Amino acid sequence: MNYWLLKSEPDVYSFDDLLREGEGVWDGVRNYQARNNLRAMLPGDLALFYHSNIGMEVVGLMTVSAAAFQDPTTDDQRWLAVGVKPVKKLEKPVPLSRLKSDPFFEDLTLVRHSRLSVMPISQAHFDAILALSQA
DNA sequence: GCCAACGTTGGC
DNA sequence: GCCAACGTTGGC
Repeated sequence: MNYWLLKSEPDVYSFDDLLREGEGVWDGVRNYQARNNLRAMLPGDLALFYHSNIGMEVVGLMTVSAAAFQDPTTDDQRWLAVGVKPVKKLEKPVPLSRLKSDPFFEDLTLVRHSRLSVMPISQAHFDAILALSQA
């Protein structure tokens, strides 16, 4: 079981959109590193949903429902998508500022490489963010 | 709105 | 293969 953090601009696709749909396709990724991370995802893996630009906070938890397949938004064979299902909205969103102010998260890819849209996250960081969301 | 960080492109 | 130019992302 691996843990991930996926970013989306909420005015393009928000966690509420995913809740409404019940299942979503995480597509449109056009970055090799992010693509490689998509390829490593397996059904059952858990992923945090982060709102970039607007909100700038971790807002939800989802599960990978389908392993990587050809990105349906392009014919270009280089790009992949995965299926995701919402698990729950976090009781309290966890802001990026909270993570940045805590040395425990200094190695978090979200903090270190803010532009990567699909990233792995350690179980320790994953658990800690969920704990913060319930505080 | 600005700008730093970063990835991609294309000329050489 | 290098690197300058350029475009995009995303935090501030």
